[in-house]
Amino acid sequence: MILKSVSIDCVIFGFDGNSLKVLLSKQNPEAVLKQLSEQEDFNDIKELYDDHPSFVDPKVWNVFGAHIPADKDLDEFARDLLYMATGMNDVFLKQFHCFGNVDRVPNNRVLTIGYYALINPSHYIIRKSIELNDLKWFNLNSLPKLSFDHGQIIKKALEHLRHEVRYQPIGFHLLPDKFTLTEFQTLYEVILDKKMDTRNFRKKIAKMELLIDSNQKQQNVSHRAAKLYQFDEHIYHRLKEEGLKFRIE
Amino acid sequence: MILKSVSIDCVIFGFDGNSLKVLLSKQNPEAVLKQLSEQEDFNDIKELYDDHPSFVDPKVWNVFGAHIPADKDLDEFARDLLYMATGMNDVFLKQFHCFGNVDRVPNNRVLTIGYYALINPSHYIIRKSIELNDLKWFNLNSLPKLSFDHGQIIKKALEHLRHEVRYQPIGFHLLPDKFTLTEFQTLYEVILDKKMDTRNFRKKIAKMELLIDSNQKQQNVSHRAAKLYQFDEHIYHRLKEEGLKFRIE
DNA sequence: TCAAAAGTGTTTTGTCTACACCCATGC
DNA sequence: GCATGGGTGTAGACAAAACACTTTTGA
Repeated sequence: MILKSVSIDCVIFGFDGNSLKVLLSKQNPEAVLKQLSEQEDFNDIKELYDDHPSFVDPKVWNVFGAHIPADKDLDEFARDLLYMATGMNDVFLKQFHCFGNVDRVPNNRVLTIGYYALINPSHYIIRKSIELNDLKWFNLNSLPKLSFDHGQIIKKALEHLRHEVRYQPIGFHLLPDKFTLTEFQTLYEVILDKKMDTRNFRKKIAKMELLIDSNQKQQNVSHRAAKLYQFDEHIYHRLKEEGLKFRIE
Repeated sequence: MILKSVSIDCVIFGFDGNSLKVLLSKQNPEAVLKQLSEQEDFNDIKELYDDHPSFVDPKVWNVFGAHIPADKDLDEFARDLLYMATGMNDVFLKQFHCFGNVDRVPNNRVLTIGYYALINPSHYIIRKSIELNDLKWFNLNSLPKLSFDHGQIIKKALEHLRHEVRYQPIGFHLLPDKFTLTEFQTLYEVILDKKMDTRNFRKKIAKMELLIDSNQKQQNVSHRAAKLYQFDEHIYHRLKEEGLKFRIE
């Protein structure tokens, strides 16, 4: 049993070192319908898919989403979705907004609860399941044709990310375990869309005492190798209790 | 037609000059059922009310909430709810979180989308409708017995308010049209639960150039009368375009 | 004239900004 | 030895924090 009038959409952000991307999918209508037809309430729910843009127009891409099973907690199901899409657990995932205009889905009344996830693409395992025809990272300034209000959902997710990243140290989730300060700065420059001063940025980070020096350096780079740092959850939690003043802007 | 599996709950905050309060209601089961029975899908929806705590236990209070009609936009219906509760339009209203654990409502799967509203109790007109047995402001540190997860909903609304109020000039919505700087400061002290220095606070506010001097003073106070200020939406919007740097903490 | 709250300035401390050069490494 | 990005310090401007007394008003 699923809830016909509520779905979850999960905007998956990734950072490849240069730009912020979003992971989108194309569904395979036959496979989706086949899978759904195994459910007892198939007759009830199939109408939800009749007019689905991505079943009608093969050019249309989607944010990962699905209707919520009646027996799944919201956050739990968002995690399941994310696992289906990326094969990853332990991902930063955050609910950001519920979209509920009457006309957001033609012919059906469906609210959708938006989550965004931050993942590091290098951890990411392609899990192109049978229900998906395609799965691809898109640059945020060159998005393809999208289903329903998925464009708005992505836009709003990005706004939330932009806000959140300034006050909470969540940017780390987009980076590899070990990263250089330049990568870290580039990430912030990309998300906040502004250039920052290297010296000032580093001073700020240093003062927070949020990173640990891994005592390693980059390998195989044709220039001076940069130190690799790690973000440590323990340090973060300790600082949080002491009233962490994290702010980058 | 209503959506059986989704409701809205609207946490209404008010400030009386001394403390932050929340407006709660007690429902009148007979009147609610009578009103519902006029709807075509009554048989479908009455089960939603069978075990409602406030129908079973007369001591239980509620955040204002209702199931969403199929033909109402989410934000629009949140406004309707607020109007039903307070008789006010033009109220600051913000969606903050969707609560969706399986067990949040016993025997039914109901998600609820949380909104919070900021109102100035002096504008507030009691509209104790027939469906309500009682309607009352409660102090946040002495809440009564509440339905379902309404305690958590209020707590989370308060967290969001606390965050929001620091970066956006929304505190004004809790004050009368004309207010003194002391009232303004007290409001922030109450919401953020910390004492602030009067001189520094006033300097900060003055620098923002967000308030206009109404050229009026308090009347009938047994001490030096304070100047009354106004918050002006126009100024706010102009400053916002210029990149308003509002921060109080 | 007293009580009660309004209103105001200065100093110190810390944070933010702007800015330019040397360092290490691979080719 | 050169190209490439890594890494560092200082001075000036600005904002935040700490702190105490005078003013106005009504009773």
